[in-house]
Amino acid sequence: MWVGGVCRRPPIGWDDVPTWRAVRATGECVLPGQAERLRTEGVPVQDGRVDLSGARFDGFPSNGPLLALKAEQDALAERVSLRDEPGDEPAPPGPIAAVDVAYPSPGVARAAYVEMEPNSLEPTYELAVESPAPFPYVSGFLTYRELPAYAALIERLCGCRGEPGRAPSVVLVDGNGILHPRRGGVASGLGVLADVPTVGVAKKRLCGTVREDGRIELDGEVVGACVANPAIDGGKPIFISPGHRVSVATAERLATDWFRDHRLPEPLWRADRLSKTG
DNA sequence: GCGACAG
DNA sequence: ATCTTGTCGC
Repeated sequence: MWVGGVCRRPPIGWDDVPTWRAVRATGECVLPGQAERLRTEGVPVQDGRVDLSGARFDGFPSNGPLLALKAEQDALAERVSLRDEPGDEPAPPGPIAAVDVAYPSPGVARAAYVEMEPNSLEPTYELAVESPAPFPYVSGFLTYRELPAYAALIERLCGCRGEPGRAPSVVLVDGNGILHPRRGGVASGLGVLADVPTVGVAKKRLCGTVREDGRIELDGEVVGACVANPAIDGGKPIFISPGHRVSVATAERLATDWFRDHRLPEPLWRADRLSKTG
C-alpha cells in the first residue's frame, strides 16, 4: 500500500484520520504544512524532520501473526523429504495428478483436481470443490490461503472414490515447494499434509537466483529449476521445485515430461482451467 | 536507501 | 488471483 499517496489525498470518510502524522521512516515531513501542523501538536520538529526518538508511535496492537506462521513454516520444512520414492527414478512414468485453486468470488476458494495416465490425452478423473477462503494472499504465506481448500478437496476425493489403493504417484501443485524463503511453500505443505509426493510449479519467481544452467539457487543450495516449454517458442519459463518426497532432479523431470501444448505441464494446465470453470 | 514479493 | 478491450498470431 502506498501510504504516502493515501495520506496526501485522504479517501472519503477519512476526516477523522490524522494522516498528517505519518512521516517518512527518517522522520522527514512530506506533506505541505505538515511540519508546522505537527509542531502545534507538540511534536519535536527540526528542519522539517521529526525527532522520532521521542515522538514515534509504535503501539499498534499486534501479536505478530506472521511471525508465528513463520515458525510453523520452519517446522514444516523440517518434515519435508527430498528423497525420491523407490521406483520413481529412473522411472516408469505413472499416473500423475495436478491441483490448483481459483477464487470465483472474494472469500470463496475452488480447488480443482485432475488426474492423467501417461499416455492418455484426456484426464482420467476430475473434481472441483468449493470452500471458504478467509486468509488473504500474502507473499510467502500462500499455504495459509490455499491449503484449507486442498484439505476440503482431499476430503471429497476420498469420499467420492473410496479406494485409496490407486493414488497418483505424484501431484503437481500450482505454487512453490522448497523454492521458498523458509523452504516451505504450498506444494510442500500439501505433500506433508497428505503424505504424497508433490512437485511445485510456479509461473513467477518468488525467490532464489536462476543460474546459467537453469538451476535455481537459494542460500547456496540448489532448490529447483527454471525451464520453458520448448514447444512454445519465446515462451516464458516455469519454476519447478520439490514439494515433498522427490528430489530436485526428479521434480524437474516429472514436470517437464508433461509439457504438451501449453506453458504449464498438461495436468496443471487442466487443473488451472477446471478451477476457473468449475 | 531501494527494489522484490508464488497465487 | 481477479478485473477487462483490443490486439497479435496461427
